[in-house]
Amino acid sequence: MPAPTPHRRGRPRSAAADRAILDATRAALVEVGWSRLTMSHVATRAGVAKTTLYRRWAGKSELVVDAVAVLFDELELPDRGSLRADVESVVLSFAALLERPETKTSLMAVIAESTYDDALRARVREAIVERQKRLVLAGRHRAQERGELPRDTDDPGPVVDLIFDVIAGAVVHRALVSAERIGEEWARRFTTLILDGLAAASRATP
Amino acid sequence: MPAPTPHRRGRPRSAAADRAILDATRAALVEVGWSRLTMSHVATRAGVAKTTLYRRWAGKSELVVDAVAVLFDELELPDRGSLRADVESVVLSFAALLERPETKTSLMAVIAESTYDDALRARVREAIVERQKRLVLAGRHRAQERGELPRDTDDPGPVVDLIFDVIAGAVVHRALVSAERIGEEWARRFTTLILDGLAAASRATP
DNA sequence: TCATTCCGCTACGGGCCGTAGCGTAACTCG
DNA sequence: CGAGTTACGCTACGGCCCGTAGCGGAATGA
Repeated sequence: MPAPTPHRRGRPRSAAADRAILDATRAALVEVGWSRLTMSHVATRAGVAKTTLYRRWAGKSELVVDAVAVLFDELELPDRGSLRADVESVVLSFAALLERPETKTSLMAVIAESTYDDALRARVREAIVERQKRLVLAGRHRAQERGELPRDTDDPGPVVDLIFDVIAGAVVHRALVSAERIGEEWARRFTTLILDGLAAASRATP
Repeated sequence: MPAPTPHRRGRPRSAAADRAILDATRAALVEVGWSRLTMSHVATRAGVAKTTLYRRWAGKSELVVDAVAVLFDELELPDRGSLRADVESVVLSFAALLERPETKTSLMAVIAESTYDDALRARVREAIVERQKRLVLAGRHRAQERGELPRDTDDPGPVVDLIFDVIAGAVVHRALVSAERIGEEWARRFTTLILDGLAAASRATP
C-alpha cells in the first residue's frame, strides 16, 4: 500500500522491509498498545532505519492502518445456509477480530485521528470500513437469492448503510466500549433483534 | 471529579482553576483536536501552572474525560409521548452531541486509551457510558408504564445491555466511522428497525 | 559504465513529558 | 494571632520522541 508506483529505474523498494515493518508494528501494538507505540520503536524492532519508515508512511496513523488492514482481509462470509446463520457468523468473526489486542487498541485510535485528518479518513474507509461493508452486501445478496429478503425495488444504498452501521456499531460498542465478551448467546439475541426488525420494516415500508 | 476529598486544613484547591482548566481543555480540543492537544498547551491557555494540572489529573486522557463528561450530563430524555418518539429524540440528541468537535475527536480516543488502562476504562464508564445508559433505562421504564413494553418477568440486564449497545453503537458508528450526518430520516429508519425488532423479540422469547 | 533510486547511519533542533525544588499565598486549628 | 498545612506559580531539568538533512554505499535499468 505505501507506494503503488512500479519503478522503472533505480533500486526497488525492499518488499522484505515492508513485511518486517508491518509485522513489527503489529507486534509492538500487542505489547505496548497504541499510545506507547513510536516510530523509532517500530524501526528498531523491524531492523530498519527510521528514515525508511518515513519514506513510505507519513506517520504513525497511516502505518498502523496498513498494518491492521490485512487482518480485516481475513474476514470472510462462508455460506451457512440461512440469513440468520450468516449474520451470527459474521458477528462472531468480527467480534473475534476486535478482541485481538492489535485491533482492539488501534481501531478506535485511528478513527479518532481521522476525525481531524481527511486523508487519513479516506485511507481508513478504503482499507478497513469498505472491506467490512462488502460482507453486508454479500450476505444481503445471498439472502435475496435464497428468497429470504425481497429483491431491491428502489435504491438499496440507505438500507445497506443503516444495516452496516447497526451491525458494525453494535459489535464495536459491545467489544470496546462496554468491554464485554461477545459470545454465541449475545450473537443470537442480537441477530434475532436485527432480523425481526428487518422483516417488519420490509413489510411496513412501501 | 479530580479530588473528591474535602480538605480540613491548608489552602483549598481553587475551583476557579478547575473551571478554567476544563474550559481550556474543551476549547483546545475544538481548535487542535485530540492528538495535538498537550498538557502544556492547556496549562498556558488556562492561565495555570503545568504542575497544577498534574496535581489533579494523571494525564491527558483523564483530563479530557472529565472535560467532556459534563457535556454528556446535558443529555436528557424529555417525554415525547410514545416510545417511538422517545427513541428518535434520544438518537438525535446523542447524534448532535457527537457532532460537536470536542466530543467527536476525543470520545474514540479515550476509548482507545482505555483498552490498555483499566483505571481509565473505569473512569470512562462511570463518567460517560453509564450516564448514557440511564437514558435507555429511563425510556424503557417509561414505555412500560405506558404499556408499550411488557413488564420485566426475568432479569432485564441482558436486554438493556443489548439495546444500549445497539443504539449507542449504531449512532457512534454512523457519526464517527461512516462519518455521515444523522438526520431525522435516518433516525426514523433506525427507530423503526429497533422497535419492530424489539416487538418481535418480546413475542418470540418466553 | 552511468544515472537513478533506495538503503542504513548519524546528527540535529524542536517540542513535550513528568518531576523536583523553591518561595509564596490561603486556609485551619489551637 | 501565630503555627502548621496545603495549594499555587515559577523555573529548571533529563529524557524521549519527532521529523528532516546529509552522507556513503548498494541495487537496479539504460
